[in-house]
Formats: sequence, structure tokens, C-alpha cells
Amino acid sequence: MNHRSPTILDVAKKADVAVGTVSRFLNGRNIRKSNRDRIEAAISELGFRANIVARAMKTERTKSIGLLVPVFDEFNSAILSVLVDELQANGYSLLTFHHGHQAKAMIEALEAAASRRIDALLLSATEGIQTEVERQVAGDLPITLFNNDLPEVAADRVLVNDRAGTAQAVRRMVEFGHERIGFVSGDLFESTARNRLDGYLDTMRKLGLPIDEELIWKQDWSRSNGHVATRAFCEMTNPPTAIFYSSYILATGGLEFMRGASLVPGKDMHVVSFDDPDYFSLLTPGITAVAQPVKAVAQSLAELTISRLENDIDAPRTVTLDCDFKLRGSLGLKKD
Amino acid sequence: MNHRSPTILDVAKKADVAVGTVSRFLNGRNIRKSNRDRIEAAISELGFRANIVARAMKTERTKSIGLLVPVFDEFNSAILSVLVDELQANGYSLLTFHHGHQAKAMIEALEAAASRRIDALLLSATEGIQTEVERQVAGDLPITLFNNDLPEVAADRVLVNDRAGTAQAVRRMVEFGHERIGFVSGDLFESTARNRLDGYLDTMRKLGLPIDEELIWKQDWSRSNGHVATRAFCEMTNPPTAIFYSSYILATGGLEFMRGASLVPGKDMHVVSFDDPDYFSLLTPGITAVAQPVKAVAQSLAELTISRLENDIDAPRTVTLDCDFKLRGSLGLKKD
DNA sequence: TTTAGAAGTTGAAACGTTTCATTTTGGGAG
DNA sequence: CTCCCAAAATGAAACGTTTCAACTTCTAAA
Repeated sequence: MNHRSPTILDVAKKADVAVGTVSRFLNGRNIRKSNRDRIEAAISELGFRANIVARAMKTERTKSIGLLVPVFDEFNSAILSVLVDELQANGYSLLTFHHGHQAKAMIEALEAAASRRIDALLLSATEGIQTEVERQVAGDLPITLFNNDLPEVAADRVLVNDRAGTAQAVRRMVEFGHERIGFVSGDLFESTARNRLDGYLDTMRKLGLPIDEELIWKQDWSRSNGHVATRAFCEMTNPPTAIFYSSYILATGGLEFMRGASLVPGKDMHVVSFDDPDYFSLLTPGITAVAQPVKAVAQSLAELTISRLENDIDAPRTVTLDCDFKLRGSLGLKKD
Repeated sequence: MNHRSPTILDVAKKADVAVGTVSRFLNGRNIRKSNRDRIEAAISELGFRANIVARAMKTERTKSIGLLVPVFDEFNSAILSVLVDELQANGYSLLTFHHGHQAKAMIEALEAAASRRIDALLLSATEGIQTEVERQVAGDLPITLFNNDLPEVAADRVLVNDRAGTAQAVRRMVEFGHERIGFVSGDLFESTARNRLDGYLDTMRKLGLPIDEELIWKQDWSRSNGHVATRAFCEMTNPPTAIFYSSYILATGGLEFMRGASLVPGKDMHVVSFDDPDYFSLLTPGITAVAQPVKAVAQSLAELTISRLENDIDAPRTVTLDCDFKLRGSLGLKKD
């Protein structure tokens, strides 16, 4: 209960050296052997632990990195986990924020993060806050964007090849005999949603299939939207034979509707989803999905950000990662 | 690009007052109207934003709180979300750490968290690190335990009534005609696992049912363990008619096995799980579960911790919350 | 108009590091 | 045994706040 924890000064006194020397030691620079020994002894005797806050004030680096995402869903939580490890290994800690897709909350969170004097920010945002992000970047906060791109922002990026991932899925759906394919989009303010839609449109065109505007449902990312869209599709006089969902949340809403309506995926309606949460493989049948390389995304985020911080890099870099197609029962057996 | 951001001193100069006055203003104390106006003008003109790090160094409060959990699964992510909001609303930020149930990682994370000079730590741990936790508490770090209790540690606690929750589930299972009930436990080093097991044993005894040691599977919390346990139970010559899983991870492993063996929950084997992740209600049939009050847990965590920090409370407090039983198809229809 | 007390202001000191110009040390070459 | 030089040590200044004792200004009662 000895109040006032020991400082570098106490250590210096006890080891009979100058504070500067202790500081050198703490920062791993060369020290005369005799001094090193005495300092080490003093440190363990006093139970000294360098005050990170004081250090941060002097060096202007807090060694903490912010993570701002819409919600901590399965996808972002997985990213969070990997990130914490990678950052910890490099002496950084992670501060978490979320914005629930709302511009106001996003700006507030951005403010809060910046005023914490974080060294960098990992950001999954929407275009609604483009200007605020630009302000922060200009204010010298390194930002690494992921999931959604914000055009024209000078930042590093870790993106997933949404377009190609969707294209591949659509191609497979067509191979399975589907021509009328419903598409449930996320919020088209987000590049992610736009790219997935483009992947669908491109592929349909390339394969010479007609594009029916009625089969393209454009709303937000919510589960209820997935639910409603699916109902609408299923109740059409000429319904699609398969539906592609732009995210697992949307697909979850869709499955919810089908379950309530006693429709069996892979039989009454064929289903493919972007994102591959754990539970897709537990459903009967399993849900066919475009799996994002979650771990690689998180690792790239850490790598890009840390290398920028430590090596004083200037040019913005972009990492693009490919998705993996997981064929499961919800796409059914190939129609001959 | 104006390097060196403005300080309180710049504001003071521009507003022609003393730094102390600006500080008073920033901390919401009374200020002469004329001064307030000039200070406000200066602040917005300069784009001044108080340096949280310098403040933290002086006040010895970082206004940041650590969260250390085993993994960021659906349960802990939900807690994280609510926490971030509650804390943010009170001016605190959240630093995240995880330990993967491993003592070594746990101690390292605890170290890392403490050396960040967090104001408090929210901790879901195992008894393996009891002494390390005691050391930190003695070192004056307020800790709020949740999920698992560590006996004898002087800390606040937010617990869930595991025993009663399990007891109720078992009672319901018996009402549904089950007498041979398999029990898949988590790691018995954790109070959570012990309490759930006790809830089962108590209830069986109270209802005058025999306890068959063969039906109690004691291992760790892993999904593979749930898988293996379920296989073992199903392959017994006299198998149980229902299985209770001590967590959704274990249940997930069990469902995985059943799916592979083409066993239908609620028909070939009846299933109840502690924890109620989103997807339980999407499966066919839905999985019957003991739902923890996730949101209330997170809110209590925030409330207890903040009130301790702001009001200088001494006696440790415990909040205990009740669970909710969600009856779904996996327990099947009542027999006869 | 005076005056006491409350309310507000002032500015130097302190928080615990790192930095850096200066000084000291030690070891090898001559 | 000197001398020189690189390596290491020194300690004061600085980082941007808050705090607090001393001082000034305001308000309202006499």
C-alpha cells in the first residue's frame, strides 16, 4: 500500500546513476555492464515499472491504436481478436469504438478516438463521413481503411475483392442452373455494397443473362431488410430460383423468413451469401458462402499500420485479398 | 499541416488570461463571462483540443478501462458493444485484451493492461491467475470480475445465477420426460462450470433421480470437446435421452457431431444449452437455451466500475443476475 | 460609501519521462 | 606512460496539463 509508485528517479538514486542513464537502459541502448547490473537490481527491488503515460507525453506516441467499426459482429470480432495479438506483439494496445452505421455516431467516435491521441486508426466507415476522415488525416492521424473504401482519402487500405468474390459466386449459381437470381444489396453508400452489386451485374451480362431490376433489392444492411427482401422475392408471381445476399446479416434475415414460412434452403429456394460466419456450416443444409479471409485482413491491417508508424512511410498502400467460395447444400445439387 | 498542435498556453495567450483560468474552463468550473467568451473564441480559432495524455499524467487517471476476456466470441463481443457505449458516455475508453484461457497469456495481458495505467479492469478469468490478480488489486488497480468468480479477491463482481439457470433447465427437461440427462461440463477450474454442474446435480437429487457418473462429461470449454462428448453419449449402450451443454460452444460441437451423424436434435437427441447465441433460433429445430442477460451484465459492469472510480467506494459489491429460459424445438414436445 | 466575504484569477511548481549538449570514462595506439 | 577518441554518463530542460496559495475583483449588506 506504499502510495506513489517508484519513478525513474528513485531507480537512478538507488542505482547511483543519472536518470538519463536509467532512461537509456529502459530504451535498450548501451549501458556499462556495472551500471546495468545495479539498475536492474534497483528496478526489481523497487518494483519499478516505467510510466507509459509520461513517456507518451514526451514522445508524442501513445503506442495505442484505435479500431472503429460499425458493430462488433462475428466478422469484426474475429478481426479484433487477431488484431489484439498482432498489435500486442509489437507493443501496441487497441482502443475500440463503434458507430452502428450512423454518421453522427461515426463522427463522435472519430473525435473521441483522435482526442485519445492514438497513433493510428483502423477504420471501417461509410462515405457519409468522408470529409471528417479527411480532416483527421490532414491533422496527421494515420488511418488504415478496411472493409469499405473511401475514395480520394490519403490512407492505407486493406480491401477484399468483393467484385470477384461475388462474380465467382454468381458464376457458380448459373452453373447450377439458375438464371433468375435475386440479389439483396447492402447500403449502396458503401463501396462494399456497390462492388458486390457490380460483380453480380457484370457476371450476368457476361453470361448473357437478362437483368431484371425487380430482382435487385436495394436497401440497408439490416437483418430485417434481408427478411423483407426474401419475402418479397418469394411472393413474386415469377420468383427467382436463387438469392444472393450481400452479407451474412442479410442472409440471416432471409433464413429467418424461410424458416417461418417453412421454406427449405437448397430446396424451395437456393441461397448464397457473402461472408461465412461459423454457424453457416451448422445449418441443415449448410449455407453456401463467399468467405472473406478474415485473418489475413487483420494481419494486413496490423502490418500496414505498424510499418507505417515505425518506418515513416509516405505513399499510401493498398492490399487486396481474395475470397474463398464455400459450396454447401443451400445451393443444392447441380441441375443437369 | 501546422506542426505542433496548440496548447493550453497558446489559448491562454490568445484569450489574454492565465493558463490556470483556461484549465478551470476546460474542467467546467466557473469562469467570468467575459473570459469564457474570449477563451471559447481562442479555442475554436486555434482548433485547440486538450491533450489527454498530459492531463492523465498530472491527474493519474487515464480515463481508460481495460477489458480482459478469454476470447471475443459472440457473448463477449456483445458485452464489448454495450460496454463501449456506456463507457464512452462517461468519458472512458476501452482497451481490449484476451487470453484464450491460458494462464501465461492471462498474466501477460494483465501485465500489459496494468502497465497501460488503466483506471480499472473488467476481468473474465480463471483461478489459475488468482495470485496475480491479487497482486494487481493490492497494487491499487480496481478490478471488476465477471463471468467467473475468483474467491477471496477483493473486487466488485457481476455474476450470473448459473446454478439457478441450470437448475431451471434441468427441471424443465425432467418435466419433458427425461430422466437420463447427459451433462457436458466446461473446465471445472472455473466457478461458472462448477456452478452449472452443481445446478444439475442439485436438481437431479431434489427430484429423486439417479445420478449416473457416466453421464457427466468433464473436460474443457472447447467445441471439439462438445463434439467428442456427444459422440460418446450417443454411442453408449444406454444413452441419455437429452444432453445439457454448459456453454454454446460445447453445444455447437455437439450439434456439429449430430449433423455429421444425421441425428436430428429434438428427435434423436434432445438438447439444451447454456448461453443463447443468435443463431440458435435459426436452426431447425431451434435450440433450447438458458439465456444470459448479456446487456444487463455489461451495464452492471460499467455502472459498478464507474461508480467505484468516481465515488471512491470501499466495500466490494456483487451484482447477481438471473437467466432466462428459452424453450425451443430441440427439447421437443412434451412426452405423453 | 465602505467593507467583508465570496468568487474568480494568477502563475509557479509539479507530474515522470526523454532528449541532448556537455562532460567523463576507459581502452588502445604510439 | 601519454594521448586520443569513441562510447557512455550526466543533468537540466522540455513535454502540456492541473493544482494551489496568494492575490484581485465582484457583490451585497450595512
